[in-house]
Amino acid sequence: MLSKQQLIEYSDDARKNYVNHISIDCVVFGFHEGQMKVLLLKTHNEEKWYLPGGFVLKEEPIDTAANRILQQRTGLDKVFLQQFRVFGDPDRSKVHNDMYADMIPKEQNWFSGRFISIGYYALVDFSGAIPHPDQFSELCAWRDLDDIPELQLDHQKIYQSALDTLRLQLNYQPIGYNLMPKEFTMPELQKLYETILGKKLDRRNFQRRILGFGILTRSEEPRKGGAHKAPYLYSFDLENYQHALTEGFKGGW
Amino acid sequence: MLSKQQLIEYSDDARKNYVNHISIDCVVFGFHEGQMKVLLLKTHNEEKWYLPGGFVLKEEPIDTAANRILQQRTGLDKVFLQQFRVFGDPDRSKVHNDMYADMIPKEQNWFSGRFISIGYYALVDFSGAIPHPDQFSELCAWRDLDDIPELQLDHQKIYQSALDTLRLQLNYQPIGYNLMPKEFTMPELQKLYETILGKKLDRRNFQRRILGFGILTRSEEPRKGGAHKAPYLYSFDLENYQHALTEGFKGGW
DNA sequence: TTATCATAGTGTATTAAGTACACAATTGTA
DNA sequence: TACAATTGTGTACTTAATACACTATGATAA
Repeated sequence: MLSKQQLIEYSDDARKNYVNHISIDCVVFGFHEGQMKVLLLKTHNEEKWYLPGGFVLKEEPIDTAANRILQQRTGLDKVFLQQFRVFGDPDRSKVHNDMYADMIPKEQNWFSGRFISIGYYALVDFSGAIPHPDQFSELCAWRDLDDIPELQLDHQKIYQSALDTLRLQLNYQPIGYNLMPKEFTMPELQKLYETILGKKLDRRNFQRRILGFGILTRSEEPRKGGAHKAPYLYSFDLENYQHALTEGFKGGW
Repeated sequence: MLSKQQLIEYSDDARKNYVNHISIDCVVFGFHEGQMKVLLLKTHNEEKWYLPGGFVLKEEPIDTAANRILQQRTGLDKVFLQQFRVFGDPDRSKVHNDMYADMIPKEQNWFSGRFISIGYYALVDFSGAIPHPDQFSELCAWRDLDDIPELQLDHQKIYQSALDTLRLQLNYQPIGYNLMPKEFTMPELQKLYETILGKKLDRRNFQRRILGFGILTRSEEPRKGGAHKAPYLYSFDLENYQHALTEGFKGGW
């Protein structure tokens, strides 16, 4: 056991030696016109884009912090938001540090430290989400999955990890409630899966499988007015959807 | 865009307002005599047990930190170790703060801050792991999954979350290489799965499924000497095992 | 007006995976 | 030498996954 004096020294050492910068970065997915999109920010004095991010307040739960940060930086509110991984390589924030180096005296520069970042991914209904940039950013824009520009820091890695997580979760969790409008057609939902997975699926097998999950309700009336045969409209059965979210689909063992 | 002066103020505010304490906590699973076990620590002046944990050094990758912390606190080295979740409720470290409150003057007490903890889980071969407590702890002991004592802080929650993660991963990843000795029998491996899942499995179906994964090699000679019919010995085919680890088992879509 | 095209809805045969269950072989012990 | 405990193996049944083809509707162009 340590003495009181040893403990005090230990505390002082800790302050000096341990990482003390935590950030949150959000990968925001939206779905529009058959394409999965990611929300990115940009300032005018930087070429590269970056993910909306920020810091956790001292008395704030991290999930609350993630929601607040997303709201402040993009204007998005009340979205599905979930942590998926921590990014903590020492060199991950080097560029970030340089960025502010000429702006703030070094001894005053809180940003010159080494950051550990908690990655969150968000799923939002594109049509209801009108993002707007905050005071730090000039641009706030949706970019197609297959047209992601070069990103700052390790944001490319964070984005890729979020996408991998999403793909894995397709296998044992329902998805779509937070990405689709209230009512949608089966081909539209299939497009969502295809754009996430990056490959084509068979219409008939997709429908059988999705319906087998029991999380969809079919409307009486099909969608009219469009060209071609009128498709049926579906909506999510929220009760079953929530149940599937917590329980997962195929138990495995 | 912000002015230089605004940026400096922003930096000062950040230092004051944002969380700046990060810890790592490890849930170490071991398997011995048909029972899954967790490694716990205890000091003599505290009743509750706790998970081995520590802090990340300023120039250290978090995975390296987790390995170092585990080594320092339990003597375990070169084990399978993986982050699974961040725990960041503001009240999660209250007890921790109180613990040191009478030992270190408040203004000097680095530990009185609010901590965000990265949860890691480890899988270790029990027979090769002889854990020993560090300078802070008095006891370092394996406890059966069904006999976990009361834990400090939110360590009960962290432990439960690690176990849930492990159970989920059974469905799409191989497991066992880090928990079993080099050679083992099929019933022994089945016991591992049963103790993780907390339920009985059918011998014949278990064997068919596990063998179907193609990650096991059967030895020529069965184990002799024991009572009853001599069981075959198996070992993991490392190449296929690694491949399954990265690729996963059943793709789903 | 009607043929055509694009899209939507539905069904069936085949294969693979999961589940339930029974009997034979080996080894130490009563 | 019969028995109990444990291990090895096989088979029928059910469910899920895959591959693939036809019919129906509505707008548009000949």
